[in-house]
Amino acid sequence: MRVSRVRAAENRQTVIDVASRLFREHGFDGIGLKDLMESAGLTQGAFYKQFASKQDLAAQASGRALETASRRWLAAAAANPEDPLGAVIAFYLSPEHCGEKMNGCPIVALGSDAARQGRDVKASFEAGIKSHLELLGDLIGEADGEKFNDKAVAILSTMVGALILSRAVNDNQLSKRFLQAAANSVRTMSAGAPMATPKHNPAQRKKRLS
Amino acid sequence: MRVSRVRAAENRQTVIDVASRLFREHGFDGIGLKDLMESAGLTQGAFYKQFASKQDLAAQASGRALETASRRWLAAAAANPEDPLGAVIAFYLSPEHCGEKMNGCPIVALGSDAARQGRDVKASFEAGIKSHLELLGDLIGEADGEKFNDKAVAILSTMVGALILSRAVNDNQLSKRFLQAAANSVRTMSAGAPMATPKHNPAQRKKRLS
DNA sequence: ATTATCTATAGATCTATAGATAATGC
DNA sequence: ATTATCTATAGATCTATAGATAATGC
Repeated sequence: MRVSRVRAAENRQTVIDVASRLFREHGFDGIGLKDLMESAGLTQGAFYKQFASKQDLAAQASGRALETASRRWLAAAAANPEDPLGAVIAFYLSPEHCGEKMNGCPIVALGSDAARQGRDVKASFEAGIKSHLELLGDLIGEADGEKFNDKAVAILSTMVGALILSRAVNDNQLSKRFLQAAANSVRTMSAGAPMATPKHNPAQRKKRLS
Repeated sequence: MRVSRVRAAENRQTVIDVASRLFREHGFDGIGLKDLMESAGLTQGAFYKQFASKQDLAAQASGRALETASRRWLAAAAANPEDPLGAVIAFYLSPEHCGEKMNGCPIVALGSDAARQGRDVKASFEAGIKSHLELLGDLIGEADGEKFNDKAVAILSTMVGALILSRAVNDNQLSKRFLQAAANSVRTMSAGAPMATPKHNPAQRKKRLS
């Protein structure tokens, strides 16, 4: 029954890969260790020689998912040097990505769940999110004084929010509306002047409420 | 043991209220019927006279949470007629809202989970999201040809995404960064010219990748 | 007579652990 | 000898149902 050290390490990677997809599909609480291990071709009993706890696997699977996602952004950008940001927008804010929870962006699939997890899962998300922000900052190519570009921070928020909203509704037309409006908005943001950072809110047109 | 029809109806509302908060705190899969019912002052056995299933309660609790959220947006806007959108931004993109999962925006707390639920839960989200979009459209006060204002759709995406991201990381400074960058971006969006809606992506500055 | 709630329980599933097994690694 | 995986199981929890109870509603 015992396998070689190399094979055990491969098994471990398989479990992490499988979990990174199944957690995205069902949520951290929506799938059990039995199903996770069997999807990786093992039995539940082998779990605790490889991982300290389900939380531990959740953190590692989150890390893996976010690394994969960062690589996908980079690949999309590199594949279209004419318009790298446009390429990222095109794949990220597409109906295909909206329909593909299991292999899609883990921030979208598990963002709400991550807020309820422990520090280790959040640490994985944080590292992946920072990596996304750095890549986006490069694509925009504007440096402001801060560590991360303010526009990149806003753009990531828009893209993540749009995909989450597009998945939370039944109405397919509304779903696409989120993707399209976000794509237009992100293009406008990236092309426009540096964002103002007013200390106080600018005066706003007064408006009667329904 | 039997209570009056009126009291039973009140109990039912209490369960929905309690569930709308506890689901936001723990996720749909993160809390059981026993804890939900006991938090409402009843026992688990009373559940199925009131609701068809846990899914049923999830849909009703989602509806309740989103209605409460819409009312909160409206109240914030109405309380500051000088700058209604600014008031919504101020409460929504605040560290306090970021820290208050249980009573905060249900799209943020349960958006990722909603994507995994059935049509009934998504229908509740859809109705609430449309209500948010209508209110935002009023605040922006620009009509385009579509049913929902394109800017409103992008702004809601940005606000929801920023709050989800701000809750998914440990780094408190990064967390606030999302809130601030989104606030600035939303103000810029709402003040700026109508968004372009190009059929093809505009040429983008060519950029070397790391 | 009806019924909202209670206690109790069925049957499934969950995380985690224990001990057996058989192949690796020394 | 060590150990990765297996089978088996403990103990808790989950959703849902069944039957008892006691107060309402007619």
